[in-house]
Amino acid sequence: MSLNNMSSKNNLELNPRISVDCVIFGFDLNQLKVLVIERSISDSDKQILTLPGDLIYEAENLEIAADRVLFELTGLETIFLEQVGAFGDTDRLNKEADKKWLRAVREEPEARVITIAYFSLVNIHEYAPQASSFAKSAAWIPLNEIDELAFDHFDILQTALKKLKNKIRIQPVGFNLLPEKFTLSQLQKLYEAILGRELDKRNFRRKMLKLQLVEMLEERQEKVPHKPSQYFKFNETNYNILIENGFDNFGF
Amino acid sequence: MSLNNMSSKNNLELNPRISVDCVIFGFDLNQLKVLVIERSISDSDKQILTLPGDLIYEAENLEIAADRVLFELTGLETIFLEQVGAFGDTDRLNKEADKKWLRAVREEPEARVITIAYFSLVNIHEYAPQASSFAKSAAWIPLNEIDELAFDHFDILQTALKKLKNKIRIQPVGFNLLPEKFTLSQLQKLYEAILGRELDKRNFRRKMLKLQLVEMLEERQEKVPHKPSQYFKFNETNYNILIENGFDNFGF
DNA sequence: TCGCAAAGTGTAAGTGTGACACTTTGTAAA
DNA sequence: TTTACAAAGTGTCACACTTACACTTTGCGA
Repeated sequence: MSLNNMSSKNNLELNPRISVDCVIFGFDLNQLKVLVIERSISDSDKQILTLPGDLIYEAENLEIAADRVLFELTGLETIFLEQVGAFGDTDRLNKEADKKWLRAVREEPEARVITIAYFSLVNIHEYAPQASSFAKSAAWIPLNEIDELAFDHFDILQTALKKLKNKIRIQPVGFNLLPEKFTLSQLQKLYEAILGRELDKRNFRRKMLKLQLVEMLEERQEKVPHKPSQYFKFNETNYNILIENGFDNFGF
Repeated sequence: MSLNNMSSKNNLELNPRISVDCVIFGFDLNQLKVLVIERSISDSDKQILTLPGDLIYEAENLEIAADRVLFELTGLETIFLEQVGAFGDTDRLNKEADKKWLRAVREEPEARVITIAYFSLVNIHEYAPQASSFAKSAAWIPLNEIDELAFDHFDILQTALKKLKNKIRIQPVGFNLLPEKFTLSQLQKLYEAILGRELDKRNFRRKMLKLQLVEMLEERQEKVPHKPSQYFKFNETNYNILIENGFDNFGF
């Protein structure tokens, strides 16, 4: 098939199924978590874990499809969503369990599938599981407890995490993962979870306060068995000013 | 169609054509250039410009397909190649000229196409145009002279450029665009072209020399009507040492 | 030999980063 | 009510990096 020939149909040409898969990050109990689907293989007790996803509709834009998956699963709209990339290597179905499960749900394991992956950051406390049978088997699993996923989903997860790491150096996207009000310690734990390393408390606070991305609230913690922390909220106005000035280096 | 039903075929389900498109960057005469294909619309003198691309073969991995397009077009192998992402909005064919051209080559303009875009960095002087009729209509166009491309290719180009900008802050990928030996001024011009802003000569040289990413050669320019410049080459050993130490901030 | 045009060079001020340890404060248990 | 606890909160110093800035050098060609 020659390069300038985009018109002829022939048997070399790919005719795959196209899906979206979503890596949905949440943050809870100082841990970064991912929303995964537990699927049972009919003839055993084993479960396989997958990322939530679906085939894309005919008249649907890619990002809309990802939005839809997210909404149908979490009840959340207009959340942070960014493309991770396309995945679809021919060896994506090299695990026996995957094939077995596909056979069980009457899919052909041989079919080529290309998936467009997205990652999103959600406030885990606004998570409102939907009624679909799909959502019923969804679970928040701590990132560091996931060491295997079906198909190429583990690869997708790794890539999404890498993107998130890079992103947070350039844009303070982490606030999407936190509730409206939060403590600076929570924020720091979040950064530590994403970056995968510990940060110095004083240096971290200095940086955040200097940039004026957080604003101190009147409110403070209550009933904690230690000195209560001030609550803060994200200052979007200051964030937008920074962005307009081309600021894109948060020094992590 | 419910979210947990990935098995049923129905008329909502997408069955698109899948292609790869490549944004091939080169650097020449202190300008960042892109390799585009000039396609004639049969019934007029107008040309439309597209990114080089092709449909993906049935048994072919995505990246392999991009490699193939690159090789068939440029004769180059094992070059820097990275995925930009998947593009395939339903309105990608909103320009009349695009539809006209597709009709002329017997494509249905209504067909949904999803394309996986890659960008690569090539040494423009090793570019060896191949014999295909495709390659014959290829041309290196300076980036800043491109203000329209067919389909969603302009969007793809912009996104690729953004990725390149980010990448060069983290990894000194620019050397892929230069010949073996180059002057520090060339290197600086390259960085300026990618970043879209001017850099201070002394500061730039200091940074590059301090990191020891470049190594001075014996050779110098000849027959230039001014003080001849030293030639340098990329020091891959030192680069690998930096990477192993987790260094990923080149301060741009 | 003179002019040109780009190469090449150093410093000082300011800003951000990383490392480091003790005091404060509210709760809950004794 | 006193006390122990556990996390919150706070300042400084040394160092590295960044930015801004102007003149001299060198080879070629007219």
